[in-house]
Amino acid sequence: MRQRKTPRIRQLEALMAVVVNGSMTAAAADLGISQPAISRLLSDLAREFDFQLFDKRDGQLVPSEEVRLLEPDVRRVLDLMRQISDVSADITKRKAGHIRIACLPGFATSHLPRVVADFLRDRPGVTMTIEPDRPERILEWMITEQYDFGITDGFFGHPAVDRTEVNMRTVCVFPEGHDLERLEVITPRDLATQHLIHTRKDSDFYGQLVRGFQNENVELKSRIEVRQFTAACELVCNGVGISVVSELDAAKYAGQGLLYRPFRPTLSHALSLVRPIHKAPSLITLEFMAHFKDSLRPYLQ
Amino acid sequence: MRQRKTPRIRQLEALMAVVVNGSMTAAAADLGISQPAISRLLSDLAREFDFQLFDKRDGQLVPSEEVRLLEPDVRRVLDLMRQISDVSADITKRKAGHIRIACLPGFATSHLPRVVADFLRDRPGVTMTIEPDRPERILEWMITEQYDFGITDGFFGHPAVDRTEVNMRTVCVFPEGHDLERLEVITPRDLATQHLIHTRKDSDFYGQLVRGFQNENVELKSRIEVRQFTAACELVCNGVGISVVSELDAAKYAGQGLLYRPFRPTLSHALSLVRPIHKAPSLITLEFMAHFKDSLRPYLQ
DNA sequence: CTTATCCCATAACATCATGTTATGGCTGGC
DNA sequence: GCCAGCCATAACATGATGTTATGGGATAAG
Repeated sequence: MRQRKTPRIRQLEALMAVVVNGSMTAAAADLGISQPAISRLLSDLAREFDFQLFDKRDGQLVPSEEVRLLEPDVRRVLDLMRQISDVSADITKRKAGHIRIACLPGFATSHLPRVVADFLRDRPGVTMTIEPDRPERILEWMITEQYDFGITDGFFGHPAVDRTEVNMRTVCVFPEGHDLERLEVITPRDLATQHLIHTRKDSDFYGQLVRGFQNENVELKSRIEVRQFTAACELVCNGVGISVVSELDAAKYAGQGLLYRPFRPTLSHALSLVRPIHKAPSLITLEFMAHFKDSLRPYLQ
Repeated sequence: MRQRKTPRIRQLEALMAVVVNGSMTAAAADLGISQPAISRLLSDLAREFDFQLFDKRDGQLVPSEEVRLLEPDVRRVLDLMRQISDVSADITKRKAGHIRIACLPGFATSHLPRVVADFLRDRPGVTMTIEPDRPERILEWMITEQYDFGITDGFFGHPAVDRTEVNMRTVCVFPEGHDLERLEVITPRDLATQHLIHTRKDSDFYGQLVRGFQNENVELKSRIEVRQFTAACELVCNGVGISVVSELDAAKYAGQGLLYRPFRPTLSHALSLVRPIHKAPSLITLEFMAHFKDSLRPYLQ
């Protein structure tokens, strides 16, 4: 048996227009085409369906039983077609899509939420997945292409990962009311008597910090080792000690019992913005990445 | 702003074929068309959507983020189109539709269920509404076109109602073991001493019965007046009396404590098969009406 | 009864959508 | 470097869908 032809969308549109308008002439005006066009679309459809589409009653065309039976499905198809075209338009206007982000835990709770909220405000069709984890996992997710975009640090490259490094400004943070408050700029010498809260001793950033102290012949009095700048800030707030952290994190805690000043020598904290290199990013992902980089601008070195 | 064009079904089919097959060449084979046809359908679609549809990975075409976002809707549309064409095919094969039937209460419980069951057996897409009520209501429903088909009696026509009259054979019914069992044919004279159960005294059928008795100078000993033949049969089964009813009803009760014989003179019980005259019947309604008339054939006068 | 009006159907034609075949370019594996 | 496989493009045929012109049938008014 020969392939059964499915009706054409245009025929279904004409059908519904006549159902709604009760006459072919009105339906034609409704669709903005000529009356003979409707007439033929429907006579073709009736021939393909092989049953009558309308009955004539007092000069009105009323849908036949058969058409009434098909009507719900036809409406659904036309609705869905409109929806597809709406969503596709939203996609090109960067207002629809899904973005999967992997980031350091510190970002998930401090900077990122504000950036995301701002980004989503006028993009109602966009959805996101945000997954905070350790740098090694973030790297893995990029390689396996399970996420679209990653925010990490202490990362030195991988052939399957595209990386943009941004150097963040760092500052010295101390509790409100502390003596350091009177200084404009803080140097290792100013911290000679202070207990320091710092990142892991095997981290690049700690290495820079130590060298800065050594150059001025100041001993670095280590007190607490943490993994995240946000944790350091929390401890500083609670008066446990002093720390040097990214200004991004410091700014978040400023006014919550913590103050900060520039630190010299300049230490660079490198943040890596990564994504799978072999996977073409969606338009909306590209746009979010640009948006995110913009959000870092005030804190760049 | 110019009218946004909805994509064409063919483009969506091509899109899904490539998503499924991972290559345009395979998709073309799948759809039974040439590779350049697919190629152009998709390049057109990509231009209309204004974003990339596929990424190339190890020689495979994998759907872009954007396509993945649209995929569920596209699948639904294609499914619905297939369903519309399936249902329309079922309609022409008289295997889909809805029929609203109004009938006398007696029919709803005795003859009709078997006919309907038989009719629906190999028409899985067909649904029915069966509404039993008094003849006046059935007439009203036909006039207001709320039902497609009606089964009634004692009806003499109305300009808005198309009517086919069928004359049903009538028989005399009596309990098993009754003396009448020995007769081949029963006449009023045989019923001279019997109490009769009969329809309402203002009914045409009762009038015929009375005339039959008068012609043979036999007194008709009325015992119970009922509205329906089925009620008469029930009473006869319970030994309350004798009755003359349509063979259609008698046959239903035969073997349930009731027997029947032909009655002379012949009385005609007219059944009216009606439908709204101004409303074009659906194909499936026409087919059911034919089926129903067939079912009456064994009991026609 | 005749006429005017309205609505639909048909015909003839233009244009776009969708198929074909022919062909050439790119890429990865040998 | 060459071949095989796959996609893109060109040139063309045909079907789908629009147009205008026109005619026929029903209905209401004269």
